[in-house]
Amino acid sequence: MNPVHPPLIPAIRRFNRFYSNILGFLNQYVTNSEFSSAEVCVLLEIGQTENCTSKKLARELKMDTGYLSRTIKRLEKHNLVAKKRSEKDGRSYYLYLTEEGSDSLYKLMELSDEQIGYLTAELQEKNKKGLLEGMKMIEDALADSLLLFKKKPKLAKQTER
Amino acid sequence: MNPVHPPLIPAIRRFNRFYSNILGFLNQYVTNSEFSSAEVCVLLEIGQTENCTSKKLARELKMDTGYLSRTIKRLEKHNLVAKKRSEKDGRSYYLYLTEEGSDSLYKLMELSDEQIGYLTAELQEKNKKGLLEGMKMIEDALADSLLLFKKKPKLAKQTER
DNA sequence: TTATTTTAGTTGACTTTATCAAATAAAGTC
DNA sequence: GACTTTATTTGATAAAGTCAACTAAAATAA
Repeated sequence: MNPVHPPLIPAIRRFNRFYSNILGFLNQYVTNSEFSSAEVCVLLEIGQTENCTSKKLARELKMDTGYLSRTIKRLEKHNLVAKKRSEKDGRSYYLYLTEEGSDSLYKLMELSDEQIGYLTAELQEKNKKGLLEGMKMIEDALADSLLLFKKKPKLAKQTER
Repeated sequence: MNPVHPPLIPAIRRFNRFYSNILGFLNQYVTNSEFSSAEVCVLLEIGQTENCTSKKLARELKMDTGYLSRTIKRLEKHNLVAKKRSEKDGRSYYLYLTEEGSDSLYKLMELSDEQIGYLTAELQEKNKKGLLEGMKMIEDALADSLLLFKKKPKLAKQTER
């Protein structure tokens, strides 16, 4: 009793190729910016995380803590991020955006919007609607699966060559 | 006369975050393999390109020719790819998969399928259907935009810090 | 024809990005 | 108070990617 609808796997493969291109285009705002993509991720995440610490960032962004530490240090050096030692726990530091960091992030988001604008400007109303609906359908369909594998342990790197 | 439907930009942002996670999960087959992602891209592209040359690869994958050259060399060393000098044009070489390369690619695709399987195994029929439909809607909506920016010249890297 | 320019691919030198293990120092536990 | 765990940093290195110079073949023009 295999499904009747067209084979899912090739369709997903196809969509992945397609949407990776879209993402590549939309992320040009990062490439065109003065920041590395690690820096943008960190900036974004600090911007939207309450009582943000290095630990939280590492978990959320799945980033190596060493690499993260250096990335933060670079952002600090440019006065975009500052840290304040926790009073309850002297091992950890709260990270926040400085005024300047906030501005930079805001400008980045404007560029991102602009990029999305390029993508969608010429769309007819019916395509905009289709896009919205399509995104919603995918999110609804996969929401549970996403949760599932987020909980699963990460697979280990296998063979060495 | 701004659109009536919910704001497109935040919805796209949201979906991008969501689907990047999905892609991250689905691409674990690469991370878990013995190949670098550049190697996988090249292997895949050679596998599906007629009369494949380095030039074609570089254009299609937007890869630096130097990096590409070394990537191919590595694949050659492992007997996955071979080249044959063109008779009409001694500057270029046709690239093809060896038996072994073909096998490796096949195995990679099996792993990729498996990964997609993990994602979709638990989906109810109605969600599978929704997923398919959603993908189709997005592709239809954005097909033209994608063509458009694929033709546009690539933006240059801007300021130095 | 041969001199000049363009094209395909390679190589060397280098930068950026990322990983991993050891070190540091504060907290928590027995 | 000794031992362990936890948060973060640092050093050493590896992997990924970029760029310009180079080689050799083709195409073009004098």
